[in-house]
Amino acid sequence: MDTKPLLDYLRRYVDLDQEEEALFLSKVRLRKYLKGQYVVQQGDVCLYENFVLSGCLKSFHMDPEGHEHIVMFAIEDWWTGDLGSFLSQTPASLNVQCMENCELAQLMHSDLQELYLRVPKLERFFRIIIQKAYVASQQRVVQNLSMPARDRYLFFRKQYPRIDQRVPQYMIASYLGITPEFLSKIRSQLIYEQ
Amino acid sequence: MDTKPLLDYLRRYVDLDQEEEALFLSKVRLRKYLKGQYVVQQGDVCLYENFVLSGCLKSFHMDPEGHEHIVMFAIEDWWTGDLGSFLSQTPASLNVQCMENCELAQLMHSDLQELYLRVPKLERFFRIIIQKAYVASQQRVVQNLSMPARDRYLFFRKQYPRIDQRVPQYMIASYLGITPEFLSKIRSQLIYEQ
DNA sequence: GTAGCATCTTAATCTAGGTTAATCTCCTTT
DNA sequence: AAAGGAGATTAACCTAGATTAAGATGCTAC
Repeated sequence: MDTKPLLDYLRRYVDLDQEEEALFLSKVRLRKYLKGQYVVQQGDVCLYENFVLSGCLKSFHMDPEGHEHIVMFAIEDWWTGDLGSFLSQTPASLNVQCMENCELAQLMHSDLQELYLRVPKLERFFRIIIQKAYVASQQRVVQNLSMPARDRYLFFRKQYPRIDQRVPQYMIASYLGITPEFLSKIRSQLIYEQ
Repeated sequence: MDTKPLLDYLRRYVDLDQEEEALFLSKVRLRKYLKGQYVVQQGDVCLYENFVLSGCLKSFHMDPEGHEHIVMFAIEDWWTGDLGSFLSQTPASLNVQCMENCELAQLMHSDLQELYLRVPKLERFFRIIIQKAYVASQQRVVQNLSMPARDRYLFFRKQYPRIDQRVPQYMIASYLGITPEFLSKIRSQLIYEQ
Protein backbone atom coordinates (compact mmCIF):
# COMPACT_ATOMS: atom_id res chain seq x y z
CA MET A 1 0.00 0.00 0.00
CA ASP A 2 1.57 3.20 -1.23
CA THR A 3 0.91 6.83 -0.29
CA LYS A 4 2.34 8.19 -3.54
CA PRO A 5 -1.05 8.98 -5.11
CA LEU A 6 -1.94 11.05 -2.05
CA LEU A 7 1.35 12.94 -2.11
CA ASP A 8 1.05 13.62 -5.81
CA TYR A 9 -2.43 14.91 -5.21
CA LEU A 10 -1.30 17.09 -2.31
CA ARG A 11 1.58 18.57 -4.33
CA ARG A 12 -0.83 19.63 -7.03
CA TYR A 13 -2.31 22.20 -4.64
CA VAL A 14 0.30 23.16 -2.04
CA ASP A 15 4.05 23.17 -1.66
CA LEU A 16 5.05 21.55 1.63
CA ASP A 17 8.63 21.20 2.85
CA GLN A 18 10.05 17.82 3.88
CA GLU A 19 9.19 18.24 7.51
CA GLU A 20 5.61 19.31 6.87
CA GLU A 21 5.07 16.45 4.48
CA ALA A 22 6.44 13.98 7.01
CA LEU A 23 4.17 15.38 9.69
CA PHE A 24 1.20 15.05 7.38
CA LEU A 25 2.08 11.46 6.54
CA SER A 26 2.59 10.60 10.20
CA LYS A 27 -1.11 11.31 10.78
CA VAL A 28 -2.33 9.35 7.78
CA ARG A 29 -3.63 5.86 8.51
CA LEU A 30 -3.60 3.33 5.73
CA ARG A 31 -6.34 0.76 5.73
CA LYS A 32 -7.67 -1.96 3.46
CA TYR A 33 -11.33 -2.79 3.14
CA LEU A 34 -12.95 -5.74 1.39
CA LYS A 35 -15.71 -5.44 -1.18
CA GLY A 36 -19.00 -4.89 0.63
CA GLN A 37 -17.50 -3.44 3.81
CA TYR A 38 -18.77 -0.17 5.24
CA VAL A 39 -16.41 2.74 5.87
CA VAL A 40 -19.20 4.83 7.37
CA GLN A 41 -22.61 3.70 8.55
CA GLN A 42 -25.66 5.93 8.82
CA GLY A 43 -26.16 6.66 12.53
CA ASP A 44 -22.48 6.25 13.49
CA VAL A 45 -20.12 9.18 13.69
CA CYS A 46 -17.89 9.49 10.62
CA LEU A 47 -14.43 9.18 12.10
CA TYR A 48 -12.28 9.82 9.02
CA GLU A 49 -11.86 11.75 5.88
CA ASN A 50 -10.94 9.09 3.35
CA PHE A 51 -8.68 9.43 0.32
CA VAL A 52 -9.06 6.58 -2.17
CA LEU A 53 -5.70 4.98 -3.07
CA SER A 54 -7.40 2.17 -4.97
CA GLY A 55 -10.88 0.77 -5.38
CA CYS A 56 -14.38 2.16 -5.79
CA LEU A 57 -16.97 3.20 -3.20
CA LYS A 58 -20.47 4.56 -3.09
CA SER A 59 -21.97 6.91 -0.52
CA PHE A 60 -25.72 6.77 -0.12
CA HIS A 61 -28.60 7.67 2.11
CA MET A 62 -31.16 5.04 3.12
CA ASP A 63 -34.60 6.61 3.45
CA PRO A 64 -37.27 5.50 5.95
CA GLU A 65 -38.86 3.25 3.30
CA GLY A 66 -35.54 1.46 2.85
CA HIS A 67 -34.65 2.93 -0.53
CA GLU A 68 -31.03 3.78 -1.33
CA HIS A 69 -30.20 7.20 -2.76
CA ILE A 70 -26.65 7.39 -4.07
CA VAL A 71 -25.02 10.75 -3.40
CA MET A 72 -21.68 10.08 -5.06
CA PHE A 73 -19.22 7.50 -6.22
CA ALA A 74 -15.54 7.69 -5.30
CA ILE A 75 -12.63 6.16 -7.17
CA GLU A 76 -8.86 6.64 -7.11
CA ASP A 77 -7.82 10.20 -6.13
CA TRP A 78 -11.24 11.10 -4.72
CA TRP A 79 -12.16 11.92 -1.14
CA THR A 80 -15.16 10.34 0.50
CA GLY A 81 -16.98 10.12 3.84
CA ASP A 82 -19.86 11.99 5.43
CA LEU A 83 -18.38 15.45 5.77
CA GLY A 84 -21.27 16.84 7.79
CA SER A 85 -20.87 14.09 10.37
CA PHE A 86 -17.08 14.32 10.33
CA LEU A 87 -17.00 18.07 10.93
CA SER A 88 -19.46 18.12 13.80
CA GLN A 89 -18.69 14.59 15.02
CA THR A 90 -22.40 13.80 15.10
CA PRO A 91 -24.25 10.76 13.67
CA ALA A 92 -23.90 10.33 9.93
CA SER A 93 -26.86 10.48 7.56
CA LEU A 94 -24.89 8.68 4.86
CA ASN A 95 -23.38 5.25 4.37
CA VAL A 96 -20.08 4.74 2.59
CA GLN A 97 -19.59 1.24 1.25
CA CYS A 98 -16.85 -0.43 -0.79
CA MET A 99 -17.95 -1.79 -4.13
CA GLU A 100 -14.51 -3.30 -4.74
CA ASN A 101 -11.63 -4.14 -2.44
CA CYS A 102 -10.30 -0.73 -1.42
CA GLU A 103 -7.16 0.90 -0.05
CA LEU A 104 -7.84 4.14 1.80
CA ALA A 105 -5.73 6.84 3.41
CA GLN A 106 -7.61 8.10 6.46
CA LEU A 107 -7.38 11.27 8.54
CA MET A 108 -8.96 11.41 11.98
CA HIS A 109 -10.78 14.55 13.05
CA SER A 110 -8.51 15.36 16.00
CA ASP A 111 -5.37 14.68 13.94
CA LEU A 112 -6.62 16.94 11.19
CA GLN A 113 -7.31 19.75 13.68
CA GLU A 114 -3.76 19.40 14.95
CA LEU A 115 -2.42 19.37 11.41
CA TYR A 116 -4.25 22.59 10.59
CA LEU A 117 -2.44 24.27 13.48
CA ARG A 118 1.00 22.86 12.77
CA VAL A 119 0.83 23.00 8.95
CA PRO A 120 -1.35 25.97 8.05
CA LYS A 121 -0.84 25.28 4.35
CA LEU A 122 -3.21 22.38 4.80
CA GLU A 123 -5.99 24.86 5.47
CA ARG A 124 -5.42 26.07 1.93
CA PHE A 125 -5.26 22.54 0.57
CA PHE A 126 -8.59 21.51 2.03
CA ARG A 127 -10.18 24.86 1.24
CA ILE A 128 -9.39 24.39 -2.43
CA ILE A 129 -10.63 20.80 -2.48
CA ILE A 130 -13.88 21.63 -0.77
CA GLN A 131 -14.46 24.60 -3.04
CA LYS A 132 -14.30 22.28 -6.02
CA ALA A 133 -16.60 19.76 -4.38
CA TYR A 134 -19.06 22.51 -3.55
CA VAL A 135 -19.14 23.80 -7.11
CA ALA A 136 -19.76 20.25 -8.39
CA SER A 137 -22.55 19.75 -5.89
CA GLN A 138 -24.21 23.04 -6.85
CA GLN A 139 -24.00 22.04 -10.48
CA ARG A 140 -25.72 18.78 -9.66
CA VAL A 141 -28.53 20.60 -7.88
CA VAL A 142 -29.09 22.75 -10.96
CA GLN A 143 -29.05 19.73 -13.24
CA ASN A 144 -31.49 17.79 -11.13
CA LEU A 145 -33.82 20.79 -11.26
CA SER A 146 -33.45 21.64 -14.91
CA MET A 147 -32.65 18.51 -16.92
CA PRO A 148 -34.82 15.47 -17.67
CA ALA A 149 -33.49 12.03 -16.69
CA ARG A 150 -32.26 11.25 -20.18
CA ASP A 151 -30.02 14.33 -20.30
CA ARG A 152 -28.73 13.72 -16.80
CA TYR A 153 -27.72 10.23 -17.87
CA LEU A 154 -25.88 11.52 -20.94
CA PHE A 155 -24.07 14.07 -18.79
CA PHE A 156 -23.19 11.40 -16.26
CA ARG A 157 -21.61 9.23 -18.95
CA LYS A 158 -19.52 12.14 -20.14
CA GLN A 159 -18.46 13.20 -16.67
CA TYR A 160 -17.57 9.69 -15.41
CA PRO A 161 -16.60 7.65 -18.45
CA ARG A 162 -14.72 5.13 -16.33
CA ILE A 163 -17.12 4.76 -13.42
CA ASP A 164 -19.97 3.43 -15.49
CA GLN A 165 -17.92 0.33 -16.30
CA ARG A 166 -17.32 -0.32 -12.62
CA VAL A 167 -20.76 0.07 -11.10
CA PRO A 168 -23.98 -1.77 -11.93
CA GLN A 169 -26.71 0.11 -13.72
CA TYR A 170 -29.19 0.07 -10.90
CA MET A 171 -26.74 2.19 -8.90
CA ILE A 172 -26.37 4.66 -11.74
CA ALA A 173 -30.16 4.86 -11.75
CA SER A 174 -30.10 5.57 -8.03
CA TYR A 175 -27.47 8.30 -8.54
CA LEU A 176 -29.65 9.85 -11.24
CA GLY A 177 -32.75 9.67 -9.05
CA ILE A 178 -34.69 7.28 -11.29
CA THR A 179 -35.60 3.58 -11.22
CA PRO A 180 -33.45 0.92 -12.95
CA GLU A 181 -36.40 0.10 -15.20
CA PHE A 182 -36.64 3.66 -16.41
CA LEU A 183 -32.89 3.88 -17.00
CA SER A 184 -33.22 0.71 -19.04
CA LYS A 185 -35.93 2.37 -21.12
CA ILE A 186 -33.75 5.45 -21.65
CA ARG A 187 -30.85 3.29 -22.78
CA SER A 188 -32.93 1.38 -25.29
CA GLN A 189 -34.28 4.67 -26.68
CA LEU A 190 -30.74 6.00 -27.06
CA ILE A 191 -29.64 2.86 -28.93
CA TYR A 192 -32.71 3.00 -31.18
CA GLU A 193 -32.00 6.63 -32.09
CA GLN A 194 -28.59 5.99 -33.61
CA MET B 1 -23.50 51.29 5.29
CA ASP B 2 -21.82 49.45 8.11
CA THR B 3 -19.36 46.55 8.07
CA LYS B 4 -20.20 45.46 11.60
CA PRO B 5 -22.27 42.41 10.53
CA LEU B 6 -19.32 41.20 8.47
CA LEU B 7 -16.86 41.66 11.33
CA ASP B 8 -19.17 39.90 13.76
CA TYR B 9 -19.49 37.05 11.32
CA LEU B 10 -15.72 36.87 10.80
CA ARG B 11 -15.04 36.86 14.54
CA ARG B 12 -17.31 33.88 14.98
CA TYR B 13 -14.79 31.74 13.10
CA VAL B 14 -11.32 33.26 13.43
CA ASP B 15 -9.46 35.52 15.78
CA LEU B 16 -7.70 38.29 13.84
CA ASP B 17 -5.53 40.98 15.41
CA GLN B 18 -6.19 44.67 14.76
CA GLU B 19 -3.79 44.87 11.88
CA GLU B 20 -5.14 41.78 10.12
CA GLU B 21 -8.68 42.98 10.54
CA ALA B 22 -7.77 46.38 9.10
CA LEU B 23 -6.07 44.73 6.15
CA PHE B 24 -9.13 42.61 5.53
CA LEU B 25 -11.42 45.63 5.68
CA SER B 26 -9.17 47.61 3.35
CA LYS B 27 -9.95 45.08 0.61
CA VAL B 28 -13.68 45.02 1.20
CA ARG B 29 -15.75 47.11 -1.18
CA LEU B 30 -19.13 48.31 -0.03
CA ARG B 31 -21.79 48.66 -2.67
CA LYS B 32 -25.50 49.31 -2.86
CA TYR B 33 -27.78 47.72 -5.42
CA LEU B 34 -31.38 48.54 -6.21
CA LYS B 35 -34.15 45.98 -6.33
CA GLY B 36 -33.99 44.15 -9.64
CA GLN B 37 -30.29 44.82 -10.30
CA TYR B 38 -27.95 41.98 -11.22
CA VAL B 39 -24.83 41.32 -9.15
CA VAL B 40 -23.76 38.52 -11.50
CA GLN B 41 -25.05 37.73 -14.97
CA GLN B 42 -24.87 34.33 -16.60
CA GLY B 43 -22.09 34.52 -19.21
CA ASP B 44 -20.11 37.24 -17.43
CA VAL B 45 -17.24 36.46 -15.10
CA CYS B 46 -18.25 36.63 -11.43
CA LEU B 47 -15.91 39.31 -10.08
CA TYR B 48 -16.78 39.22 -6.38
CA GLU B 49 -17.65 37.10 -3.45
CA ASN B 50 -20.55 38.96 -1.89
CA PHE B 51 -21.50 39.16 1.76
CA VAL B 52 -25.03 40.42 2.35
CA LEU B 53 -25.14 43.33 4.80
CA SER B 54 -28.83 43.96 4.09
CA GLY B 55 -31.40 42.88 1.56
CA CYS B 56 -32.37 39.67 -0.19
CA LEU B 57 -31.08 38.09 -3.40
CA LYS B 58 -31.71 35.02 -5.51
CA SER B 59 -29.20 33.08 -7.58
CA PHE B 60 -30.60 31.13 -10.48
CA HIS B 61 -29.75 29.41 -13.71
CA MET B 62 -31.68 30.21 -16.89
CA ASP B 63 -32.01 27.09 -19.05
CA PRO B 64 -32.08 27.11 -22.88
CA GLU B 65 -35.90 27.14 -22.85
CA GLY B 66 -35.83 30.30 -20.75
CA HIS B 67 -36.93 28.74 -17.47
CA GLU B 68 -35.44 29.97 -14.21
CA HIS B 69 -34.09 27.44 -11.70
CA ILE B 70 -33.38 29.01 -8.33
CA VAL B 71 -30.27 27.59 -6.69
CA MET B 72 -30.39 29.57 -3.48
CA PHE B 73 -31.63 32.64 -1.73
CA ALA B 74 -29.33 34.90 0.26
CA ILE B 75 -30.27 37.23 3.08
CA GLU B 76 -28.35 39.10 5.78
CA ASP B 77 -25.16 37.26 6.85
CA TRP B 78 -25.11 34.96 3.81
CA TRP B 79 -22.53 34.82 1.04
CA THR B 80 -23.59 34.74 -2.58
CA GLY B 81 -22.19 34.79 -6.11
CA ASP B 82 -21.23 32.13 -8.64
CA LEU B 83 -18.35 30.46 -6.85
CA GLY B 84 -17.37 28.26 -9.81
CA SER B 85 -17.02 31.32 -12.01
CA PHE B 86 -15.30 33.35 -9.31
CA LEU B 87 -12.66 30.72 -8.58
CA SER B 88 -11.69 30.04 -12.17
CA GLN B 89 -12.56 33.54 -13.45
CA THR B 90 -14.55 32.00 -16.29
CA PRO B 91 -18.09 32.84 -17.49
CA ALA B 92 -20.79 32.30 -14.88
CA SER B 93 -23.61 29.81 -15.32
CA LEU B 94 -25.68 31.56 -12.67
CA ASN B 95 -27.38 34.92 -12.27
CA VAL B 96 -27.50 36.72 -8.96
CA GLN B 97 -30.26 39.31 -8.72
CA CYS B 98 -31.47 41.59 -5.95
CA MET B 99 -35.04 41.06 -4.86
CA GLU B 100 -34.88 44.05 -2.54
CA ASN B 101 -32.54 47.02 -2.30
CA CYS B 102 -29.29 45.47 -1.09
CA GLU B 103 -26.06 46.44 0.63
CA LEU B 104 -23.19 44.09 -0.13
CA ALA B 105 -19.60 43.72 1.03
CA GLN B 106 -17.55 42.53 -1.93
CA LEU B 107 -14.18 40.83 -2.26
CA MET B 108 -12.37 40.78 -5.60
CA HIS B 109 -10.59 37.61 -6.68
CA SER B 110 -7.12 39.15 -6.83
CA ASP B 111 -7.60 40.91 -3.49
CA LEU B 112 -8.73 37.69 -1.89
CA GLN B 113 -5.66 35.86 -3.21
CA GLU B 114 -3.48 38.56 -1.70
CA LEU B 115 -5.38 38.36 1.58
CA TYR B 116 -4.84 34.60 1.75
CA LEU B 117 -1.10 35.19 1.57
CA ARG B 118 -0.95 38.06 4.04
CA VAL B 119 -3.59 36.79 6.47
CA PRO B 120 -3.42 32.98 6.41
CA LYS B 121 -6.16 32.74 9.02
CA LEU B 122 -8.54 33.73 6.26
CA GLU B 123 -7.83 30.39 4.59
CA ARG B 124 -9.32 28.79 7.66
CA PHE B 125 -12.24 31.20 7.69
CA PHE B 126 -13.25 30.47 4.12
CA ARG B 127 -12.54 26.75 4.49
CA ILE B 128 -15.02 26.54 7.33
CA ILE B 129 -17.66 28.54 5.50
CA ILE B 130 -17.37 26.49 2.34
CA GLN B 131 -17.48 23.24 4.27
CA LYS B 132 -20.80 24.26 5.71
CA ALA B 133 -22.11 25.32 2.34
CA TYR B 134 -20.99 22.01 0.83
CA VAL B 135 -22.75 19.98 3.50
CA ALA B 136 -25.95 21.96 2.92
CA SER B 137 -25.69 21.43 -0.82
CA GLN B 138 -25.16 17.67 -0.41
CA GLN B 139 -28.17 17.53 1.87
CA ARG B 140 -30.23 19.25 -0.77
CA VAL B 141 -29.16 16.73 -3.40
CA VAL B 142 -30.29 13.89 -1.13
CA GLN B 143 -33.59 15.60 -0.44
CA ASN B 144 -34.31 16.27 -4.08
CA LEU B 145 -33.66 12.58 -4.77
CA SER B 146 -35.54 11.11 -1.85
CA MET B 147 -38.39 13.41 -0.86
CA PRO B 148 -41.62 14.26 -2.69
CA ALA B 149 -42.36 17.93 -3.38
CA ARG B 150 -44.69 18.28 -0.42
CA ASP B 151 -42.04 17.17 2.08
CA ARG B 152 -39.40 19.35 0.46
CA TYR B 153 -41.73 22.32 0.90
CA LEU B 154 -42.34 21.54 4.58
CA PHE B 155 -38.60 21.23 5.10
CA PHE B 156 -37.99 24.51 3.29
CA ARG B 157 -40.42 26.33 5.54
CA LYS B 158 -38.68 25.00 8.61
CA GLN B 159 -35.20 25.78 7.34
CA TYR B 160 -35.98 29.31 6.11
CA PRO B 161 -38.86 30.60 8.23
CA ARG B 162 -38.01 34.20 7.43
CA ILE B 163 -37.26 33.93 3.73
CA ASP B 164 -40.70 32.68 2.77
CA GLN B 165 -42.20 36.01 3.86
CA ARG B 166 -39.77 37.89 1.63
CA VAL B 167 -39.98 36.05 -1.67
CA PRO B 168 -43.01 35.37 -3.87
CA GLN B 169 -44.32 31.83 -4.00
CA TYR B 170 -43.44 31.19 -7.60
CA MET B 171 -39.79 31.57 -6.65
CA ILE B 172 -40.13 29.09 -3.83
CA ALA B 173 -41.67 26.73 -6.38
CA SER B 174 -38.65 27.25 -8.60
CA TYR B 175 -36.30 26.56 -5.70
CA LEU B 176 -38.19 23.35 -4.96
CA GLY B 177 -38.10 22.31 -8.60
CA ILE B 178 -41.87 22.38 -9.14
CA THR B 179 -44.36 24.68 -10.86
CA PRO B 180 -46.14 27.48 -9.00
CA GLU B 181 -49.46 25.76 -9.77
CA PHE B 182 -48.37 22.58 -8.08
CA LEU B 183 -47.05 24.45 -5.05
CA SER B 184 -50.42 26.15 -4.82
CA LYS B 185 -52.09 22.73 -4.83
CA ILE B 186 -49.74 21.46 -2.11
CA ARG B 187 -50.50 24.50 0.04
CA SER B 188 -54.25 24.08 -0.28
CA GLN B 189 -53.91 20.40 0.66
CA LEU B 190 -51.88 21.33 3.73
CA ILE B 191 -54.50 23.86 4.83
CA TYR B 192 -57.30 21.34 4.26
CA GLU B 193 -55.53 18.72 6.39
CA GLN B 194 -55.47 20.78 9.55
C1' DG C 1 -61.13 54.99 -7.82
C1' DT C 2 -59.82 52.46 -11.68
C1' DA C 3 -56.39 50.74 -15.11
C1' DG C 4 -52.80 47.73 -15.34
C1' DC C 5 -49.65 44.50 -13.98
C1' DA C 6 -47.88 40.83 -11.01
C1' DT C 7 -49.05 37.05 -8.33
C1' DC C 8 -51.96 33.24 -6.72
C1' DT C 9 -55.58 29.78 -7.28
C1' DT C 10 -58.48 26.26 -9.50
C1' DA C 11 -59.46 22.81 -12.66
C1' DA C 12 -59.00 19.87 -16.95
C1' DT C 13 -55.90 17.39 -19.42
C1' DC C 14 -51.36 15.43 -20.39
C1' DT C 15 -46.69 13.14 -19.63
C1' DA C 16 -42.33 11.78 -17.47
C1' DG C 17 -41.26 8.56 -14.69
C1' DG C 18 -42.78 4.87 -11.05
C1' DT C 19 -44.68 0.14 -9.95
C1' DT C 20 -45.29 -4.49 -10.60
C1' DA C 21 -44.22 -8.60 -12.44
C1' DA C 22 -42.59 -11.73 -15.86
C1' DT C 23 -38.71 -13.03 -18.73
C1' DC C 24 -33.82 -12.97 -20.00
C1' DT C 25 -28.81 -13.09 -19.43
C1' DC C 26 -24.88 -13.79 -17.30
C1' DC C 27 -21.98 -15.27 -13.56
C1' DT C 28 -21.00 -18.27 -9.75
C1' DT C 29 -20.83 -22.40 -7.18
C1' DT C 30 -21.14 -27.10 -6.88
C1' DA D 1 -23.75 -29.20 -16.61
C1' DA D 2 -27.24 -27.86 -13.57
C1' DA D 3 -28.98 -24.68 -10.24
C1' DG D 4 -29.03 -20.39 -8.11
C1' DG D 5 -28.72 -15.65 -7.82
C1' DA D 6 -27.69 -10.96 -9.19
C1' DG D 7 -28.64 -7.85 -12.49
C1' DA D 8 -31.00 -6.13 -17.01
C1' DT D 9 -34.88 -5.82 -19.96
C1' DT D 10 -39.76 -5.49 -21.46
C1' DA D 11 -44.44 -4.38 -21.07
C1' DA D 12 -48.94 -3.12 -18.81
C1' DC D 13 -50.67 -0.10 -15.88
C1' DC D 14 -50.44 3.84 -12.37
C1' DT D 15 -49.36 8.53 -10.21
C1' DA D 16 -46.84 12.82 -9.10
C1' DG D 17 -46.29 16.67 -11.09
C1' DA D 18 -46.44 19.63 -15.72
C1' DT D 19 -49.15 22.28 -18.92
C1' DT D 20 -52.68 25.18 -20.31
C1' DA D 21 -56.01 28.34 -19.59
C1' DA D 22 -59.36 30.81 -16.98
C1' DG D 23 -60.38 33.57 -13.02
C1' DA D 24 -59.36 35.79 -8.62
C1' DT D 25 -56.66 38.82 -5.73
C1' DG D 26 -53.88 42.43 -4.66
C1' DC D 27 -50.58 46.18 -5.60
C1' DT D 28 -49.04 50.49 -7.58
C1' DA D 29 -49.65 54.37 -10.32
C1' DC D 30 -51.90 57.82 -12.20
